Amino acid sequence: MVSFQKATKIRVLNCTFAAQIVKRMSVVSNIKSAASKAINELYQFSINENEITVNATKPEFEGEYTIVLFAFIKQLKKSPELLGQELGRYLVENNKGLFSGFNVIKGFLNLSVSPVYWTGFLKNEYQNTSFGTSASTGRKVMVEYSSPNTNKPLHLGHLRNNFLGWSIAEILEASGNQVIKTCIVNDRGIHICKSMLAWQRHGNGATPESTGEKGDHLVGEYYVRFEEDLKAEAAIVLDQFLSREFEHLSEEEESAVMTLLDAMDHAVLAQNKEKYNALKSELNEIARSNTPIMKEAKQMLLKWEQGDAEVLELWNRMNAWVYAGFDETYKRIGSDFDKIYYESKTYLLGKDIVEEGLQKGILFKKEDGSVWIDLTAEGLDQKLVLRKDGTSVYITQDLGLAQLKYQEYGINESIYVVGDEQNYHLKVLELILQKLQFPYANGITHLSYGMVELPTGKMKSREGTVVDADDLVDEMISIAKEKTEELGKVKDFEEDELKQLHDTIGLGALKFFLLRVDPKKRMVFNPEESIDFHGFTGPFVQYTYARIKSILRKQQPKAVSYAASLLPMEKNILVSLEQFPTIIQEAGNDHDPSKIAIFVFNLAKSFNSFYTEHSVTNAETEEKKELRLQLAQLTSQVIETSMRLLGINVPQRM
RNA sequence: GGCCCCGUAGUUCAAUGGAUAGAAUAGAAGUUUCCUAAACUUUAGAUACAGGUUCGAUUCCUGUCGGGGCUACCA
Repeated sequence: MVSFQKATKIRVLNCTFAAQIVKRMSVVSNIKSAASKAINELYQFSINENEITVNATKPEFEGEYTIVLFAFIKQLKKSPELLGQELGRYLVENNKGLFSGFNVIKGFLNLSVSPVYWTGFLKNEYQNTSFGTSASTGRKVMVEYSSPNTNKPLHLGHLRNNFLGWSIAEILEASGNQVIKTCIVNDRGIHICKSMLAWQRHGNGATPESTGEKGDHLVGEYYVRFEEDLKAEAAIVLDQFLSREFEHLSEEEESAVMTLLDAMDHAVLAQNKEKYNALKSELNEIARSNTPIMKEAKQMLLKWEQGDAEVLELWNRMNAWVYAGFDETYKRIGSDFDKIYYESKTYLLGKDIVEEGLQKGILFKKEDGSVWIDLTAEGLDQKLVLRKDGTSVYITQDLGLAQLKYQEYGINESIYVVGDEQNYHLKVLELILQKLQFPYANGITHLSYGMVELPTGKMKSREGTVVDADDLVDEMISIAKEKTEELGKVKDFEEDELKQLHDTIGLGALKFFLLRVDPKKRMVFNPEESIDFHGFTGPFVQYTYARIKSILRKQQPKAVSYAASLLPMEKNILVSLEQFPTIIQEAGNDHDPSKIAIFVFNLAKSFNSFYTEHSVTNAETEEKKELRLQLAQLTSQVIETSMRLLGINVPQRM
């Protein structure tokens, strides 16, 4: 129940909020509200504003926005043509400042927005450096992204994650949220023990200093080295299995191996090669976990958990190398965090939540003591949340961390930027928290993104087809350098200016490429084509910005008045610019930076077409010049803000 | 086997159930005494297939075919 006092408070809040909206309402909302009012007054028919479809008018027709009439013709018992005429006439007559004309084609009412409206908008906003962004709403959002493992360097997939996470955090902040950027560093576990073990075996005391190698790369090399050793040892064990020699196998495993071997014999007799290979790879998995090296790695993990001084010392040392490497990469690509969680400190969390779940009867204990949740009613399976020995699994820690985040920050929303291969896992996390009725459960959102693939298919570390993040960034920057030198437009730049420009362009190209696609979708990264600086790319937008800046260095708007008359190309740009605040809101709501990338590209394209055709500084009249200077200024501002929201810098010259 | 996602120009991507499905790139043809040609202009080219719902379907539903992911007492 909402108390009276609370209800009143909410109403007051709504009023002031509404007042702000009216003040800065978009053209589209204005049109919807005017249309709803008109239909009400013309036909005494009440229609909700958000039931009215307003689209951008197709370029071949007169007007900027179009009301789709089909939806109401039944209820209003009018032909589309008649309804369009009546509604159009009424709208134009009763909203003089908004509409200047209309036409009806089939069921579409095309509306021309008055030039005065557009120029009024421009005059209001061209000096507004925060145009598009919203005032704080007091809402708190946490964005978890990046979350690396400390056993190997970052690769292309991590880049998509980092760029997405950083960008969505910026976008949410621009749309009025208080944002906390975070990551969970997976700094413990079997993966890092593998690197440690291989280093002990083969490292000969190698360090980043002694080898001159970046720390994360050095550690990654030993991870690969471990895999090589493991593969060799697994082959031997597998051969033993195939000749039916089983040493050191538990009874359970031995019988599993026997069963597999029998099944394989059957597959051979049946000449079913596919089945045989599947069984063999299953057998190989058992072989892998029974290699001496794997056993040693598991032993090391146990020692780590027991706090063995020697293991901890090595663990600290190698992790420190990795962090130094990561810091360098993060600094370069512009990732940062307000709060870093370490798995080594949080991996024991969540057990009390499991206990609470048991008491509430949400979770249940099996005979062997393991704890589960039954999600079959939700279309999922039964899911383990605590091992029979009482130790945590992945989801246990995540339950604990989710709670910790809420306790520490009191967040309204908690976004996880995690690849779509973990959709199931995140769904389970959300469901468990919901079933436990934790107050933060509904604020859990998974920003699920698709894998980055190569033209040759999926990246596979075992096959060495992984694109390393540092290498890729290096390559992008060096191509930016080559291209810049080739064009020779900035020969007067100082060395550090040049370096900065190459970084701006190279990273701009890379970030834009990875952010211009809907995050949910898988994407293909073609190393050759992606390095294009033409067309739908970061450098294209940066170049437009640099050229506008070049104009503004010659002349600045002087705030003199001008008549409200617009060329089609001028109007196109204004129509785009006016949509910017709406685009930011949409990108924030949908957790989708690609909306910004598409928008800013289209804006840049409109401006390029415009100023190829019309001169700004040599405009036909002084009035035109002022209008165009203001237009140029606001366009450059919106490009700059858009690119900032994508994590991309813009150069004054290039 | 079960669950989930995806099939759009040669290629990489767009399109709150709305008009003749948009871009970019590759292809063809052009533009520079004029604010940066990393630009601009013109041109050709696509909804996997079969049904259904609808005034209207790339979008929603069903099936077929094709691709991917998840389905660990791993993280």
